[in-house]
Amino acid sequence: MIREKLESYYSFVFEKELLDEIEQIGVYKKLRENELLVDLGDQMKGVPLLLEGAIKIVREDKKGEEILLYFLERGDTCASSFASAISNGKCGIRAIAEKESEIIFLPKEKLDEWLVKYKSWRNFVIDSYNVRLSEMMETIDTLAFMRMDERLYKYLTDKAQILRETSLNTTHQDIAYDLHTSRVVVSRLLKQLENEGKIKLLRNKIEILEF
Amino acid sequence: MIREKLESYYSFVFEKELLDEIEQIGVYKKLRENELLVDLGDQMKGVPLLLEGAIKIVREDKKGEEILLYFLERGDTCASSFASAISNGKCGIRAIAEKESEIIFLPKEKLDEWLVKYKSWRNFVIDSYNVRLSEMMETIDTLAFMRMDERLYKYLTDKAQILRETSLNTTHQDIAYDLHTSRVVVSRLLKQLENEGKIKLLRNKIEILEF
DNA sequence: TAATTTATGTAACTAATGTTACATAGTAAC
DNA sequence: GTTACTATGTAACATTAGTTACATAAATTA
Repeated sequence: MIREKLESYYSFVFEKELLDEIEQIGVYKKLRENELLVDLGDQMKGVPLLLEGAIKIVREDKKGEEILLYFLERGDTCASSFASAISNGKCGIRAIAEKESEIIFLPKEKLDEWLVKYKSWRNFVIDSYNVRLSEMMETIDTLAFMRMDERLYKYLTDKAQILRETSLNTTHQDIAYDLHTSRVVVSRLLKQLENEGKIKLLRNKIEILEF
Repeated sequence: MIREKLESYYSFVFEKELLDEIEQIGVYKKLRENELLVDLGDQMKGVPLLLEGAIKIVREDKKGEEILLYFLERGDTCASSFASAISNGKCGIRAIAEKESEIIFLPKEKLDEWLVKYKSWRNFVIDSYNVRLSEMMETIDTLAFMRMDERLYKYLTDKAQILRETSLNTTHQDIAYDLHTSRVVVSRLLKQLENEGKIKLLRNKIEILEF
């Protein structure tokens, strides 16, 4: 079962020998919706490979204010964990399963060894860093160049795409946390989007009518 | 001369054999102040190692709006270049020498080879990515959690530290570009900082009185 | 030195975002 | 069913940031 999922998402990424090693050594774990995978300040003992589901990566500053950084999808790994695992440093982010997810946890001892042994692993690691860097760039673009109404609409459509659904089960307050604004502002702008015919508002639910 | 600088900043980072290779293969280049090192959409043929000086990394979106991401100092390399060089992709940033700087340019052919051959190179690359990720995090924190007056003061003190000077030769308009706001806003907030006794304003110059 | 360009200062106004306060409507708990 | 809680809607106001417009001063050029 695990081998199947590994094969289906990673067989074009990793060479066969590496897939074998991962299957042998990796620890499979299932995450419930909203389960905390990594918390702020955690010292990672390895990195998670995402087999299925979606993970939300959130940044939090000292004052406890938070903001959504990006989502991980299957095939992704958490570059911050990699950083933390390799350097024995703390992790500056929080990772929460956005829906039921499956991961394979790779122990940090192997991370460097594999860099030498497998070209596919080197590519994967470098690639993951690059993808993460560009996600961060996109987040920065969003923060620096977009107004809150645009950010909100982008948030809704992005999230719907990640979850592969056209309606989201969420509250205005939750959205406010992710965008680092207030519930009142979110309600106001959501209503505006509804009036523009882009979404439909229900209790605990938002239907997206236009992508 | 080059060997000296390489030794002085990188001898604890790279093993001797790698230093030898870098000296042999790397292309030394001197950058004038404000010289463009990397432009948006460039396809990098290698990565620069910064020996001396300071490089400003700027993000620009499609509409030509820009914002400062961070500065590189000696000992740093440009992770975005690495990304671009390895993957043959385009570079999403612009890099400009903030003052006269010296770099060694490493051709991309060697980048992967060295990952296999030298543990110190693997560490350096991973480390560079990690440092860049945390710089990006800091930029995100700044954008998401700070008001413009705080961002401005942080900008001034950060830049002074990077340049190792207590006064900056710059105009209000230049600052406005870096912070992605308008000149009038910058002038207003600078005046406020001056009234608080934190800085002193002169033509083309800002003295920082309080760090 | 006069003319022009560049940099700064500031007022007045607009727009965007954040805050406080309260009303109402579902939903869950008792 | 009554009560309590949670989510949403909205008005009124405060603050922050962005814009337009113009004045003045310093530096550069003719």
